[in-house]
Amino acid sequence: MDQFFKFDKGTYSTRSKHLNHDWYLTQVEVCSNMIFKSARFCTSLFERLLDKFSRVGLPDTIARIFSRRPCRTGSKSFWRLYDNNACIKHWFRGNAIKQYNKTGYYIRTETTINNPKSLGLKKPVLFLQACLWYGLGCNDRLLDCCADVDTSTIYEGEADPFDQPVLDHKDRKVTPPDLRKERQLGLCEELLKPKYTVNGFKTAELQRTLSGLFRNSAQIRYEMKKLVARGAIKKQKGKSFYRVTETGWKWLWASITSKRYFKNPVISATFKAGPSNTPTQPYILEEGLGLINQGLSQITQGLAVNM
DNA sequence: GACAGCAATCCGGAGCTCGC
DNA sequence: GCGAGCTCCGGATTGCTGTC
Repeated sequence: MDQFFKFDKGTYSTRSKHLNHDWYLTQVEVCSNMIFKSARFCTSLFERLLDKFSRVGLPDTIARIFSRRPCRTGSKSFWRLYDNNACIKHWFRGNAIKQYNKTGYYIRTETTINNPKSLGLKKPVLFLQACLWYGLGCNDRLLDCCADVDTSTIYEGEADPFDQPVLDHKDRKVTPPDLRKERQLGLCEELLKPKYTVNGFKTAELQRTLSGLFRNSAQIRYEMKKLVARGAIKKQKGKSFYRVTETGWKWLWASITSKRYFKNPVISATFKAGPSNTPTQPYILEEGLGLINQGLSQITQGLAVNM
């Protein structure tokens, strides 16, 4: 046990050598995240889930989510607001499962285990992994239940102009920006720099800064045209200066943040050894997941031996 | 003179056909 | 069934012209 936890006060241990520490789980939280490319779709879907599946908290249903027998007491549901986002939470025998819209870009489903005994689990810390699998099972069952949504009915607004071709003022088709391309991503990141907010920018200025990505100003104009056609950039009348519009700021921030932290997940960004290869080499992620599980098993086994 | 706009052209990928 | 070759379409580039 000492190899994992130590209680020291200066150089002296506060624990008598005749005593042992036993470790127990007070609360275990297991969450599953569904990440969305579009904040609008994510929000609309979550609103539909709140509306359609508010009765999940009924005793019989919630018992099925937790894979236990129905219990007439201890089942209740709450709706709350966190940072103006709704959160629905269902209680079952002192345990809970909640679902909320996190940052507008992902829906988090989270099982909280406070009373493991009622779920056939135990409190000693060596049951940590069992709690993990149990929590994942609860999350999956709730998500399976919520999967019964016709997504075509959710997105009732007009199509996102940044995702498909639009027509310019002469009815010519302008292709959508594609931030998977290094050149377009570089341009968008450059446009977000504060130095352009005061006086705007010229293509020549961008060409000097982005000389590694663009060979000439025509290439920059071509990419800027995609943003101009969508109202993300506006040209100042009679001048060769452009400015990023409010719409443009919102889209640029959302898209670049989404690409950095969601489309290229943090786990692949952390391990620098070829993050760009991971999409074509899924075995690397699987190996990583295997190592995590292996480590978790070793910790719980070690705890069991030393307890 | 510098820059933006526009049309022509180039290029590459997807889909289809045909022969082996 | 598979691969080579052809066609088409849409995105990207280039070069000329107009405007400030």
